[in-house]
Amino acid sequence: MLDIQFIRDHAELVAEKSAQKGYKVDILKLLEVDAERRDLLGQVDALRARRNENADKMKGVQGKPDQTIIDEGKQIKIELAERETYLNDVESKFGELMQGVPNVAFDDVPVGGEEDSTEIKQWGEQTTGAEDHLDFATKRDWVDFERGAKVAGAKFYYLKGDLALLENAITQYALDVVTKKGFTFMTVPHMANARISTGTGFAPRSDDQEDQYFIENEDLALIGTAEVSLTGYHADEIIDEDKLPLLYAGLSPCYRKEAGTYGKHARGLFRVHQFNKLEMYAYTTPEQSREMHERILAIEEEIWQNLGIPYHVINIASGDLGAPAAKKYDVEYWSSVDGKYRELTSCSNCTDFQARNLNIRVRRKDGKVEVLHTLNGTAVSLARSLIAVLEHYQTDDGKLRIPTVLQPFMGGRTEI
RNA sequence: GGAGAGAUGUCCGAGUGGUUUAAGGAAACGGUCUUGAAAACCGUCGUGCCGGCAACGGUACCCAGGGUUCGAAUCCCUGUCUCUCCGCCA
Repeated sequence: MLDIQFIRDHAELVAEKSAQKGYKVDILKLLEVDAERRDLLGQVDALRARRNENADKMKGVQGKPDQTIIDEGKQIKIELAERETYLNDVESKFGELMQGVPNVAFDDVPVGGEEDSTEIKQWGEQTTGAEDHLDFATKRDWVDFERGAKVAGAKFYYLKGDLALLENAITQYALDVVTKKGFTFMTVPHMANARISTGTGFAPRSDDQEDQYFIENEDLALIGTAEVSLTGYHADEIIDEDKLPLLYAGLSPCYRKEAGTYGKHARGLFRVHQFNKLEMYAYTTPEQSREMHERILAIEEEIWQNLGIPYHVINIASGDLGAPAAKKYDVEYWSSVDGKYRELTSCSNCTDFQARNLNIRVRRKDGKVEVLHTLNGTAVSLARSLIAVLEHYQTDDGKLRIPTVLQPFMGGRTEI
């Protein structure tokens, strides 16, 4: 969430920026509730001060206090209970309204919807004429969606044989790259509780636009990305400034219901309920985050260039950013089957939005404590990486060539 | 899953109803002393919220949420987590 002080000081800006993201936010209502909350807080504090005064009078005194103190205490207790109940209602209302305010997008984010995202870079050759990845892989018995459906339902699958080995090779390669860039490799919990999920920016259980799988009778959901586990990692912690930036790389399966997305491009491995992903994650000081965002993007580009996959980079428009991000880059690979770019990875600067939700702060050298910044970026999402390789490495004699950088992780084989 | 024990500040740790505004120690930071350092001594040393230009004042927080009481770190209930033992198990 945002800093309430920032909202008070920049009400119009927040209203405008929220609208540009497509969020309906009633800032006036929020400020009204905020004022009410502060007023009640003052009343409650005053009552508590009176109660404490009476308790102070008993210091060093044995036995029961005077009847007047008891009577006054009883009266304070009644008033306090009433005011506190009222305050609780107002606080939860306030919390709901705060929750509904998205992060403020940077000024260099294009305003508008999906079609307004701007291309900032192109790399590689826009080839055409490859065989569809699903047909290509199914013929070679590398993927089995039918049995996936039998066991778990539509959009679940088995990877088999050389393609499963190739997935492993891509993971190993990406791991090699990010660890050399200073990211600490981690495996993470595949489930997270509601506080961590919501704080990261994923809708709570009650929301009907649900993308999460929940565990019955537990306060747990399967993670949609390791970003959730990596954001929660430092929840409620204060990190010394000289330890930042902290760089982590989390490998995990990602579980997504993808409800309501069936109209979108969904063939084969492109949109599935479960896929593996290696996620980069950074905790930085507020002044480091913009540079770190560029750094994470550069690592993503390095991976795709070394894999020889043509791509472009887009600066995502405000309406497509989602609540937590202040700025987001997507890397889209060139599909030589569809003749267009398709989403492959993305990286976001969430500034202090997630960190404030989960109470993650930095202690400055001068002792001051403030909310830090978090960023995330995909190193590789495995299902989609496989599609990109399957489309770009088909040989004339029906084999799949192995990208050079992956060969060491495929036992030196050059094709499969 | 069953039984028992526990959870206090950056860390260790005292505290079973009212001189605790959380003792004491360690670490850290500043200073005195010293050629420099160590030691010693002195001082500073949690977080949030509200008010204030500020100094500062008020308030809350001793795992979390309820309860008892004029008054709760302390008593009661529930939950979470940790440890020990038992069971099960890759």
